Amino acid sequence: MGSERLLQVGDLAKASGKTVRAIHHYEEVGLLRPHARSKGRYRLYDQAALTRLRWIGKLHDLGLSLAQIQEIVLAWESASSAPEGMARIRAIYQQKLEETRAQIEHLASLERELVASIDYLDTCDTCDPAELVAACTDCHVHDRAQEEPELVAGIHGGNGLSRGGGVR
Amino acid sequence: MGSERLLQVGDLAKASGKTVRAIHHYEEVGLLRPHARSKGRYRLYDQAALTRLRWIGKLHDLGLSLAQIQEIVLAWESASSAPEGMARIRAIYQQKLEETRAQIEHLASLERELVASIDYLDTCDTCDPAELVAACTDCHVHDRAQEEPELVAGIHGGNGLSRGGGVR
DNA sequence: TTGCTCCTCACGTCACGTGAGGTGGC
DNA sequence: TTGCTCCTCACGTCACGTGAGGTGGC
Repeated sequence: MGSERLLQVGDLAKASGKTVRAIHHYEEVGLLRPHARSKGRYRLYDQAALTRLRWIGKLHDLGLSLAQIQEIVLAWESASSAPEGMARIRAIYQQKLEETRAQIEHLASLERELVASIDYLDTCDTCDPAELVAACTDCHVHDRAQEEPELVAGIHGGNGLSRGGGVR
Repeated sequence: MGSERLLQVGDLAKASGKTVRAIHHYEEVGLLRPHARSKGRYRLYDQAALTRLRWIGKLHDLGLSLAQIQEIVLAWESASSAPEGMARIRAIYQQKLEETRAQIEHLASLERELVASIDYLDTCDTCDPAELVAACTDCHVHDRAQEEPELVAGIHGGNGLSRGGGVR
C-alpha cells in the first residue's frame, strides 16, 4: 500500500512511451507533477503519474492541444460536485467522439484514394520504359474515361521545380 | 485553352480552403510557385496550382511533412523514365496506405474508449449531487467489477493542481 | 574513479499565425 | 480619394528536440 515503488523520469518515459523531454514539458505546462524529489533533486513518480501520462497521450492522439487538456483538468477541479464534474467531462468526450468519427471518415476517404491511385499507377508498367516523366502530362496509356486521381494529378500538376527545359 | 483565368492568392485560398499565409509558406519551401506576377507584383495562379494545393493538403492530412512532400516531388522529377517515376510514387503510396490503415485502427480504438467512457460516466448521474469531486477516487457508485476506463482514471489520476486542501 | 541518469538553461524546429508598415488595382 | 487586396519583413506559437555544462547515486 504505502510501499509503492517510485519511478525516476527515465523509468516513467520507458513505461509510457514518452520522452523525458515530453514529461518535463507536461510539467512545465502544469499537466503532471512528480510525487516527490530525491535528495539529488531527481523527480520521483508514483503509479498515478503513469495513468495520467497515458491519459494525456490518448487525448493528444485524439487531437486535443495540451492547453485543451489543461482546460479539462480545470473543468473537473472547479466542478462544485462530482456528478457535475463528470457531466462536464462527458460533454467534452461526446463532442470529441463526433469529431473523431469525422476524422476516421476523412482518413478512410483518403485511404480509398490511395487504393485507387495505386491501382491507377499499376497500369503504368505497360508504359514504354523509354518515356520521360514530362510525357505524363499527355499520357496515352490511360484513356480519357479513366479519370486521373487527384493524388496522381498533383505530382505533375504544379509548376514544380522544372528548370525551364523540357524534352528538347 | 490559352484563355485560362488566372487567380489571385486570395481566390486560390478560398478555392483550396488554405490560408494566404499557408500558400506563401508552400512557396517559401519550394512546393508551389505562381504562374506569373502582375505589374503590381501580385501572385497569379493557374488551375494547376489548385490541383497542386489539393494534393499537398491530402498528403499533409495523411501525415506527411512538407519536407517529405518535397521529397516525393524530387523523386518524381529525378526519375530517369516515366514508369520508374510512377513506380517510386507507387511505393511511397503503398507505404502510406499501411500507415493510414494503422492510424485509422488507432483512432477506432480510441473511439471505442470514448464510447465506453461516456457509457461509464452515464451512471454517474445516480451519484449523490452533494458529493465532491475528491470523493471520486473512492467511488461507491461503480462496483469493482466495472473497471474504470483509462480516459476517466486519468482525470483524477494525476497529482493535479490540488492546492493542498481537501474536503476539510 | 568511472559510468549512467539526472538536472537546468536555452536555442532550434516545423507549419504556419499574426501584426507592422507600405504599395497598388488580375 | 476610399477601400480592398496584395506585398515583404519579422516576431510569435505549439510541442517538443537537441545540445551545453554541471551535479549526483530512487
